[in-house]
Amino acid sequence: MRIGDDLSDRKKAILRALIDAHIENGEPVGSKYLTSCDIGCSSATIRNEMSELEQMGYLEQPHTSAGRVPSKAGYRFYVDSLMRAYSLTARELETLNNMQKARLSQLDKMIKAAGKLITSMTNYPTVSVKPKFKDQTVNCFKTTFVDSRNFILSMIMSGDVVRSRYIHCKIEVTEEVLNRLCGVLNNNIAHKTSSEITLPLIMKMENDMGVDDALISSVIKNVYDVMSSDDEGELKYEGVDKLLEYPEFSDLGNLKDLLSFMDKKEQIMQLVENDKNDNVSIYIGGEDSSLSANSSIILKTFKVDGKVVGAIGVIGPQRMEYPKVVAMVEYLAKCISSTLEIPDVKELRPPDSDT
Amino acid sequence: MRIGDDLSDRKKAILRALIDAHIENGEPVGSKYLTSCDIGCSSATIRNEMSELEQMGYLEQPHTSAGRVPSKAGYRFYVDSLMRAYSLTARELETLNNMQKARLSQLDKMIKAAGKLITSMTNYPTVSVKPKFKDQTVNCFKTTFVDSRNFILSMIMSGDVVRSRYIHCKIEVTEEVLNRLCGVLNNNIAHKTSSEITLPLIMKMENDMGVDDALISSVIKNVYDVMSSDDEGELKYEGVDKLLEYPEFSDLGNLKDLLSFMDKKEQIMQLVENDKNDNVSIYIGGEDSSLSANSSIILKTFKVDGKVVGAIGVIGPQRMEYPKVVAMVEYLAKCISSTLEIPDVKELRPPDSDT
DNA sequence: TTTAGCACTCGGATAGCCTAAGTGCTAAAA
DNA sequence: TTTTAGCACTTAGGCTATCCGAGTGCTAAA
Repeated sequence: MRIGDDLSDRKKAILRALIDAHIENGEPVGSKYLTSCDIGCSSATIRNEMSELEQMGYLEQPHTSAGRVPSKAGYRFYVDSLMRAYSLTARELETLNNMQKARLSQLDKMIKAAGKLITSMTNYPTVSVKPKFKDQTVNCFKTTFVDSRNFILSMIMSGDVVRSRYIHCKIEVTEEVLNRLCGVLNNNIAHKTSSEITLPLIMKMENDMGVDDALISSVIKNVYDVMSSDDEGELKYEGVDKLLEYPEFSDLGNLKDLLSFMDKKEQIMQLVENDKNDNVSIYIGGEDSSLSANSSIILKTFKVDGKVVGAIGVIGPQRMEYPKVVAMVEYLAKCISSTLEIPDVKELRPPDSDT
Repeated sequence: MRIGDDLSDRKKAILRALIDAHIENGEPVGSKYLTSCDIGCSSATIRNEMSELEQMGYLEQPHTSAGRVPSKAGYRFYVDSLMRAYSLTARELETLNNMQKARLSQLDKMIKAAGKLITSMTNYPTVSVKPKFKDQTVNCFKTTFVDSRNFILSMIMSGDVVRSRYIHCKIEVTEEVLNRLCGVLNNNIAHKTSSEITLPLIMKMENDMGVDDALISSVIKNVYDVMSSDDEGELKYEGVDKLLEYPEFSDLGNLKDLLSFMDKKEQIMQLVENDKNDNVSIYIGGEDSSLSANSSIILKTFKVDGKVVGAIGVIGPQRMEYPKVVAMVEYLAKCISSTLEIPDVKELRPPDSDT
């Protein structure tokens, strides 16, 4: 049985109205207020229903004579089945469409731009992510002769991402030597993950290179560097200061919890990498482990060939304006995704840089 | 006359002791406490001196019957001439030396590692920066043939940083065509800044390429992209949550000020880029415009060929443990700089990535 | 010139009181 | 059987009054 299936329509209406109201003003909601919400019954009835909803775990009472507040389960049910889709206003759409300007540029810039935009439009902080690529392989090596002491090693990774290194040699090299080097690399370690590059393999390559075996070690170091560039991906926040505008974070404890969580970049990266959802995901703090209670994250990942290559998201108090935020994130994500799908001149960028 | 020259030795001693004490516990310091600080006179005398120091602008009084607190000018004089050098303990040195492990890796990783380290050792947030490169030029173009529809364009920038793009062509290309393309690019736009690449120049290049003129436009787009990659540099914070451990930031107004400042990345980038100081710089909030009052920044930049290529810094309350933080930043900066100076295989990374 | 003593000031903590909001329960009404 | 009205009860938060301590400035003596 799905969560919330045990609720009567009236209970659902009450729950929805209550959560909407709580999101609006952040304070516990009482039965009296709810009578003005088209439920169609008196405060006493609503009290009874609320009391039951509390027993069922959808509501909580901060203290005896306060109104009710949604519990994690309440929020969960709300975002899963209760909330009404928010339809963007013409004005909002226009703003969002300016985003298209960034279309010309690369994924990470678009993600960044999207983050800024959402922050300014929703007043919640955003997070933009480009996750680390694990177990990358080099599909093809290319060398380019510069002069007798220098050459460029270009590595074509999966997804036609190119990573290059400018390599300065201690010995003199010729184009012929470089071509041999290139062949050796392609024959031995193309399509291999870093853990498959073993010492015997390296020895074999040095052997293959003959007198120029000294090249291998300095090249291998660079290859390894590029492959295992676990470069944490990029994770950026925009508008963290907005958090302070929400009363739940004037409690320094709560604030610290959330900031600490945000500081643990690996955790968020994991969240992103494990997000198999094709739609917008909503994480509610305290529901599952890591995320700090009192806060929620709305996240949309971008995938290329089924692999997560980035994400944008919104971090805010648990009483976020889910419908609106979801609508915006969805819209921008669609814009970004569409540019990902039709690469003419390929422009995917690796998560980090080269030399 | 330099700031602080008008102070007697006793005044200096009092000022130093007062600031040390204030940094320690964050509360206004009274005359009575200072008698225990080896000043060698009674609280009454100290009171008189403090009164004068206040008139001179080095101290402030939050209210009539509180102790004194250093003013901006007080802090400025303190960090400039008063504070005692902090000598790192053996234990601290050991921890810092672990840093050397990162030596193998690249600048940005070292910077990041240094940030983490300082945060954990000082309990202040750190900021790590790689500024944007402005007005980059491509010193040399290289093309690498992949197949009849694809090639790699490698651009060697100043500092032997290589940036590559995997380019997919709409027309078929041969190695010969690519070589011509390469020549055209090198003849016309090597060593030029993006603003020097004018439309007539592009027309000329298209002309030079003859029948393959279609290549130019798609290549130019990539070149422009790389050159003007104003990619904001990377600016990352570590341990922002630590701020909350300092009482000055339990005032939400102060906290918001600082967080807003931290959010305005351009401002900090400017600070970094304009930092001509070869030593550690100390910025005291409220002293000069941008930085939020109540906070200070300690910053050390890294330069290559006189150009700022990165920085690490510490952000904290104005009553920071300057001597200790300065010592640590200085030490780590030295470690990082030393690896910057002896590049064997060149490994400088561009501020961002390639395709 | 320094010190001791003393009256004065003011912020912060504590306690007590009151109010408003909201609840649960019971009994009447539909 | 379900809904409503009424009422007693609970409790957080705001308000005021009060007290205490820390620290000052001033004056007079050393």
